[in-house]
Amino acid sequence: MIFFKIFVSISLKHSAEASGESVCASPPFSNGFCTFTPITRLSIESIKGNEQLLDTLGMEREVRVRFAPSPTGALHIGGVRTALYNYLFARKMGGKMLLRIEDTDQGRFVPGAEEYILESLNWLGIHIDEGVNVGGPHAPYRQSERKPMYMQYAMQLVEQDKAYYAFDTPEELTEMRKRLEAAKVPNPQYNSITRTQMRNSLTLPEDEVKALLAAGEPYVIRLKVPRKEEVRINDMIRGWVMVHSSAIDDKVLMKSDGMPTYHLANIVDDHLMEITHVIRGEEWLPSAPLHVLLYRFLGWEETMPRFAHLPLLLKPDGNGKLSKRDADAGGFPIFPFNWQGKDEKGNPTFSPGFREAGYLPEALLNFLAFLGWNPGTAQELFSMDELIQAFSIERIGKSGTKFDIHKAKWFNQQYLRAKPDMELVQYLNKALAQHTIDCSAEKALKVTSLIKDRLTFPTDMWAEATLFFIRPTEYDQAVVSTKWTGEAATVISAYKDALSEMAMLDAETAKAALHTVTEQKGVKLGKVMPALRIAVTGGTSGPDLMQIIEIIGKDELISRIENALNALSSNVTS
RNA sequence: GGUCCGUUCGUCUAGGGGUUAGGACACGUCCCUUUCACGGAUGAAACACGGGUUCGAUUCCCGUACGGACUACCA
Repeated sequence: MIFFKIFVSISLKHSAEASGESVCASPPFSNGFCTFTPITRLSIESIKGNEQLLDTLGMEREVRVRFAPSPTGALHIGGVRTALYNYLFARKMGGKMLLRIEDTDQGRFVPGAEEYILESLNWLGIHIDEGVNVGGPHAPYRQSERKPMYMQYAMQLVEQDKAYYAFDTPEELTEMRKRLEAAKVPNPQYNSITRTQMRNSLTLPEDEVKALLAAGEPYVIRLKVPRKEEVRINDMIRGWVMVHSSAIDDKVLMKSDGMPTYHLANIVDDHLMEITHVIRGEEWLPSAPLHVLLYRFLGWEETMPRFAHLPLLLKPDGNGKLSKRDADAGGFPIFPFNWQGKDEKGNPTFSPGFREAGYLPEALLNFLAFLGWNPGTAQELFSMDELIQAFSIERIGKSGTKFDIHKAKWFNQQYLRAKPDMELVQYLNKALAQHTIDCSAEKALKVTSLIKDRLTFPTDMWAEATLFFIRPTEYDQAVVSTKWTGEAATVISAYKDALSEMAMLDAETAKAALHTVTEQKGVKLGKVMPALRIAVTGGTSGPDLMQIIEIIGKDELISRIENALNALSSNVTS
């Protein structure tokens, strides 16, 4: 129990500021100070089961996290969420957020993708402390520009017999896989067994290897994964995950084009950039043990970052990872803003974005934060600052999350409505300008406050406001046929006459006048109101009719009534 | 197929050995509004299954089922 209290006090100190205090793995714990004990394999073993303590040890260093996308196209919404969680964690812990571009696959590089990523993060208010756009002590932050750095680490592994050269051609590799499949080998892969039958520096005589290298024969460098070893990783979200090394294949570390693969580049860069926490998608969990092995072989296990593998974003219905296809089918965006891409055949494609669809960045952010995380309280609306305050990796869920656009819309509506009228009116002014309609600032503001509760997107504004600015030319037939009675027409006609004699017309006087007319004619108000709404707006829904009348004014009202009387005279039902 | 991960209302989730299993979105009904929307109230709606441990399991353990990810010289 004492143990836990100690942990709590330490973690509070650390979240408040970088206290500079060190923490050791074992009691006695004297007056809040002791020297840092490096985490060795042995100490990890002895600590196993006590994640809290490991967390404490991890806090020795300033928290540094990174978002490391590949510039292969528009930034997927799942990637945005990963970036968000990294950012929230960094800010919460008073640490740094880095942006690294993982462009080691030249074949999949897409021009403009990096700019897209940058603009997306910028739009959402996810600020980078170090990275391609802002620079920093570990520049460059683009892996293609770091190319010369990786080979030495691969060579270090080769020299220490942790990795080896492989000269197999793609054809030889497929043949090997076919052979293994035919032989019904349960786990066909390039591994500790099969490597003995392939063309590599483990099977070939040393002279021949040297000759091949000297001749410039293409080769890759593969990791020499141990045959029998239990590799374990303590994931911050999933706890201990153990994988037997026989399930891991001899992954390619350096490709024949001289570029590192993700696995090598990632570990080298995370180490060099002093990353303390790797927060990434669950699709990386299967290769996490491989990464642990790499840290160990490179001699970096003591400063290995902590891992947190995020649950995946799933299709709204059915099963599987959320894809662009699902978004298209569901009629919602999946990218932050519009993207002009190309399909496999090189034909131009268009993908709609949340921004253009009218989603507010703060609403999208709030929605995304709740996809897999929750604060454990009833509060749902969070500003970025509040998210930072409330965020913790412990409260991230384990299971995949279906993407429900309804909830995103709800968040948008909440944020839109919370905006002051003065700000919202800008959307209306824009629409008015587009339709070349002159309107006083006062009227625009009145209209805005009247319709703001009816909006989900700023683009709804014009649809809701049209009736204030454009006279109806068509009338909802379904309602006309039932509500536009001769009786109603008579009353409305009389109402028009009464109106023309009035000097002042506001919601109250308009209503009083209508009451007077209906009483004179002996007709109930309910018989007239629907018809009057049709005459004034052409439809059946909208804000309070008397408020509408006040805004459009007497002259416009009379014109509209006259138009309706003329247009609908032949439609009178009895 | 193999490895790993997961499973509470339709969806996002809270909770956790004894609860009327809570909230939000969506949906239904009612109220407000002589309309619609907003708002308010209310309803329907969930612990995947089978064993075990236990006085008691949705909660812990083991299986099964189902779902997902991974299984490239992609990341």
